[in-house]
Amino acid sequence: MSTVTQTPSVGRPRAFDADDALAKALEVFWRKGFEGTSLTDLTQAMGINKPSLYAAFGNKEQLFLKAIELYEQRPCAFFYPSLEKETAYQVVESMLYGAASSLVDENQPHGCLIVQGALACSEAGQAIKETLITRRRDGEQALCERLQRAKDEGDLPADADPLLLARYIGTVLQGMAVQATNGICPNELRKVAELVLANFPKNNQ
Amino acid sequence: MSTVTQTPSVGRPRAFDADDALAKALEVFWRKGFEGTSLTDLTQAMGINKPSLYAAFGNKEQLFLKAIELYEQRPCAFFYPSLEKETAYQVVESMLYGAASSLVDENQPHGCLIVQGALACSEAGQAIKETLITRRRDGEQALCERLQRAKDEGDLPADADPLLLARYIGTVLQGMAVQATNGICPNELRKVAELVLANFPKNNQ
DNA sequence: AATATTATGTACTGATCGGTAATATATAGT
DNA sequence: ACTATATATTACCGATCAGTACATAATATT
Repeated sequence: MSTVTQTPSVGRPRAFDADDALAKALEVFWRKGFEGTSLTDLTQAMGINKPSLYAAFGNKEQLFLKAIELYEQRPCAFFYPSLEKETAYQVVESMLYGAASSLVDENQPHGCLIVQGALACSEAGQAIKETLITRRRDGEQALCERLQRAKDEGDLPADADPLLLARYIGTVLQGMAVQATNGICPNELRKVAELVLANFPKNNQ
Repeated sequence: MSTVTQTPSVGRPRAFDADDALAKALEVFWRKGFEGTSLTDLTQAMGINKPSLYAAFGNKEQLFLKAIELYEQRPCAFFYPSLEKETAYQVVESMLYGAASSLVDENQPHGCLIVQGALACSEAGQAIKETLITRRRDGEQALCERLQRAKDEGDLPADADPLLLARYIGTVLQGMAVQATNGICPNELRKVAELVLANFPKNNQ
């Protein structure tokens, strides 16, 4: 499940761990964005040379796609797991606090790869840019559906607007990602999350 | 006041309008970001060739700095003029509605140059990236001071936290800028602004 | 008309970009 | 040992990057 490419039993064995290499590539893309990252940056961080990279991952664009896949499924990703919480409030709470800690975590690049990976770029990056836009929309869509379910279950007020709420929370999370690149300190970001949460409907009234 | 460079009376006169050319450069940087914009992009949009660009504006980085200066001072910029409103609520209302219309204005690139100009980039773009971070912080700082004044004047509740409120509104505005690049439609963005505004303290209680 | 000054257009620079051809090397199966 | 297969290393590709040298052209001054 975690292997990036299946290693055949025949031929010279690969001298590097493809998952480790992908994790290194993710970190560079995260810091520098798709277009700001060069193949030299990648091969140096991954500890391999270009032909190995191309054999294992296709090209720069496909490597980036695999990196965002890893990004969204890595253990400390907070967005989608938050959807599993019991109540709408807890879902949003988990997302906001997850963002407040993850986006400024000192053990990883600040900010969000999905936001800063390719926000504005040249023609060469348009496909990646649109992929990231889709990922952002997908996240909001998933949150919207979760909030709709909460509304159906009486967990949100009857006059709540799940689509609007999801867009609002999505907007706040994306804004928090920008704040993280601004270098905001963790407790300041946390306070923003608390303020947002204070205005979010908690009980079913 | 509007001239970019003073044209001397001696020598061959410039064959282009420097302010017009800067406006064109701004539009390209806005769409593609600092690093996503090439000199070819710039010279084509500006209708001049490279030596003219370098003579008039220095280099790509200095041209970008002049572009963000123009960006923040152009007639339809909404942030700083909003600070002049009478009450804290009106200030924030003007900012949110200004963002909701300006960020998705069809007559200009979507989103915000200060946010998407260089959110993540290579080493070569670090100076620009930090310049933009400073601009974002300056904006929040100015809003904070305006809200503090409002609090002092009794225009905001006595327990209001101007710094936190400014950071929150800044976060929302930056998130709205990302939403704009996502291609959100204007009335959807407007509804997000209305929701934020509905939770902002309106009267002095 | 001659000169000084500045702008223009063309052609170029070295460096870096993403990507690959060619070759050597390491394994599995026979 | 031999073959097939797949990887690693080196060196390279054309294209593009930001920036500039150089010669020409247009103006003001004298």
